[in-house]
Amino acid sequence: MKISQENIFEIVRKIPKGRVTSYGAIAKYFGTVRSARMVGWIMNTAHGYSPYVPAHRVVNRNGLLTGKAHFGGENTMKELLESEGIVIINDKIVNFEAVFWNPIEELK
DNA sequence: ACGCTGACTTGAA
DNA sequence: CTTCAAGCCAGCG
Repeated sequence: MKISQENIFEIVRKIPKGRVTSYGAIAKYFGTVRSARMVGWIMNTAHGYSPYVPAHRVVNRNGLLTGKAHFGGENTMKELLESEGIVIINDKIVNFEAVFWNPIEELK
């Protein structure tokens, strides 16, 4: 398995509603945890991609909404997550461990 | 072609 | 406890 736009998009699309994962978890799924930045970078190319890529369900390892600035509005990412039942306080996911979705465990 | 940048993570100091 | 550097590698000027 290799890191690529399509592979990453495919995983992100499999994230269940109301769950989230981290860039590092996806990178680790490909065996290169150090390439987490690539995952984030590829999310940037997810704009206008079809089928839809729920990039808002991918956050950093602390559950912090570091990529919210790339969703256009200030609260766009937050609102998307909240509409799926995820609670966010101060740009951070509450009870992050409970909603965390690990592709390595779920897709093995 | 070269260097810088970044939606990240980890381990060491 | 916080701070820092390194590894990752595709775009862009």
